[in-house]
Amino acid sequence: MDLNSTNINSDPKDVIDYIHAGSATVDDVARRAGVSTATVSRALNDSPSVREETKARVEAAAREIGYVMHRHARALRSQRTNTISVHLPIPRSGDAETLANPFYLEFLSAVGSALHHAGLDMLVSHAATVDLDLHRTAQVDGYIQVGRGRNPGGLRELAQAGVPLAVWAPPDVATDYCAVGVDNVALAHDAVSHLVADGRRRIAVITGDLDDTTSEGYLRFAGYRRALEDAGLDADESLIGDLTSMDASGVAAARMITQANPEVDAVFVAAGDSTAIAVIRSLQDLGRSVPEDVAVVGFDNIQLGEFTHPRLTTVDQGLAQGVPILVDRVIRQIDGRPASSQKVTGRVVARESCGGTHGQDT
Amino acid sequence: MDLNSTNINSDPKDVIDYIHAGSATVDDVARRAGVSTATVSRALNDSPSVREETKARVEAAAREIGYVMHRHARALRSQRTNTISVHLPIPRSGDAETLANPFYLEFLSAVGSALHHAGLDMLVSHAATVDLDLHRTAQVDGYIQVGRGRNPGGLRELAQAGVPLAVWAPPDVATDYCAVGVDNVALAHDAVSHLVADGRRRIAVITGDLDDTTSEGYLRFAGYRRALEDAGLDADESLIGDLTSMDASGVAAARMITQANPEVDAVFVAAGDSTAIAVIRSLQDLGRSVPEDVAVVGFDNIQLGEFTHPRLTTVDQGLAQGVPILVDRVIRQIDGRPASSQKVTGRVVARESCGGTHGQDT
DNA sequence: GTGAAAGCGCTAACAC
DNA sequence: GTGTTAGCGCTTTCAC
Repeated sequence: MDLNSTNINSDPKDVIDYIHAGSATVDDVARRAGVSTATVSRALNDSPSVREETKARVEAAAREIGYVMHRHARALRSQRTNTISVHLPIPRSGDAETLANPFYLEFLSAVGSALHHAGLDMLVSHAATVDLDLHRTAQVDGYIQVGRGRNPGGLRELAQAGVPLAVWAPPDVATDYCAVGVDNVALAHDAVSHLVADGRRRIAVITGDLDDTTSEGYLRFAGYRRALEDAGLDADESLIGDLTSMDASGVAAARMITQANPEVDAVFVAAGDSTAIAVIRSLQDLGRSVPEDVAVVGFDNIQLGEFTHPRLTTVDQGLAQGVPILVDRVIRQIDGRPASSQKVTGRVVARESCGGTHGQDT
Repeated sequence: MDLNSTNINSDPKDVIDYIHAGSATVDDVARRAGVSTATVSRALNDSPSVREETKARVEAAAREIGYVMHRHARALRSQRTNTISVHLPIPRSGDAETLANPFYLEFLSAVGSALHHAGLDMLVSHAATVDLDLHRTAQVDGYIQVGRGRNPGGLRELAQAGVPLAVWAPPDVATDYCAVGVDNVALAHDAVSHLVADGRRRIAVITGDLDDTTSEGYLRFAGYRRALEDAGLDADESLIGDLTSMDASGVAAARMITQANPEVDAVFVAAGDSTAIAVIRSLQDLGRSVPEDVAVVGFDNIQLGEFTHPRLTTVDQGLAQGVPILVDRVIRQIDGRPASSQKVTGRVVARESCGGTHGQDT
């Protein structure tokens, strides 16, 4: 037998491939599978124009040498990054910008999970809102934003420019970009009606920014007002607490209730559970008991609300149902398919902080 | 005048550049600044080997046509992605994996801010821990992980392989990778000693996994035990509640205290504030008042702890101080500079849930 | 159904 | 101090 013959079974190149596992390229896979790089690319991207048998061979080769795609090379070439940028409303108090509201964690967690499920990476942006300027520098496939933010015009522009984007917001307000979320007006109405049914007559509201009439804060406020009207109650100006002019500790809010309006017997904290919990505590500090003297209802249904004293009555936004839809909508847009807005079903979760339960409960 | 003459003042190319603003490339900048692409690259990366005047000209040109670097092209060429992957311990209960602990949001927020400050993007990974396998597919510049996780060996491997990595964990336990964090043993010791100083004698502990002797849970447990020893108190087996075998609602924990060990007068919830709050509520439900009957101390100092009833005594991990250090350490490693571990100063924040305050307070 | 070859936008040698 | 050139790893015409 010829000593110079090549031993086909243990090609030294194979060994090298193994050693460099992880930095293998399409070329390596191509060589091993005995096809061209083009075929490798097609096979790995599950192109229909490659024979099943070839596909299998390529996949085997890739697996054997531990090939993993270079995201950036692909992004450069195909203009697809497989990354979604997520934007949360970051409160900016001076330099110390913190995300304190646990709702965002639960949201982020749900989005991350859904994106991962779809094979997408999640980039958490420092920017609270998306706009065209940001888009030019971001280089991601699409965006998810919580709330319309202070510049809904930017969202409209983006959508018109064909940028894949889905916003966690009530879909009924603006139809010119894809929105997924609960009907804030209706849910706020439900929450306040719940208080009314409980016998509360003097109901205050703590809300976020009311400037923008399409903001969650405003919508919830609208629901609050309508509920009062429906019940034939007074919608007194002095009962409206704007969080933007108050501290996050709830002290100012509680003072507004106990001092300026001592007859208040309920508060709808549209600003969210975090604030609601702080308000409850401040009310207690001022000698009011919850729910006996003052009932409190929050918004968001954060997990900790179930463990406060009293347990927090709140409004669930249906993240479990809504977030997968939200993610689906971005993906559809990336694929160039139509992506309609979608209303998500929320519900009032009645717990101790508002006294009785009316069967709407958790 | 020759009608065919070119109007130099409004070069059509300029117009095109403006229209395509955002998709301008180094070539466009180079052309406009009258230099080569190499010079553009150098100028934009602030290379010292380019004259200030040229640099200024390039920068001006870039600004004028709205040039923005293509991250993926750069990543492909320079093997630098400008992205850090962040890993949080995601509890996996079946399919519904959620991140419920607000501490992680506060952590994430701080990291995001620090990374942004350094011009880096934050990728939030679905994976709870980093390892070599993950690294092969991740293609990011570096990693930040919260806690050692279940596989510290993986961290060691990574560090040995030269992968930039910084872990939020006590630095004293393992020195073979970069760790930044508080001294869990000492802080737990402080917290429990605080209870002892308060006159508590029968102190239970609720902890996470105790299997791994380098886990935060174990270290805090060790601090607990040592504090009891120092105080000459019993470290009774029956006072140890392992959260891995209990529900997150705190019911089981509270039952352990009230039923199996009714003489317990304090609980150190090493598992964290989230759990501590749930435990408090469960204790109250079982007829115990906090802190009168049972004092409770948590860990992490989440913001909501200040607003519960009673306000939560806890241990602050010094995120504000520590996280920037953590981020600095990853960056150092990316730059090939040495990155030592660093101990962060935490402190007991004494509030109502443990009764008296001893001046260590917030 | 598969291959050859041309780049995506950038940076890093290497010249000068 | 600046320009020329090659090529990072991939996808995608265009041939066949």
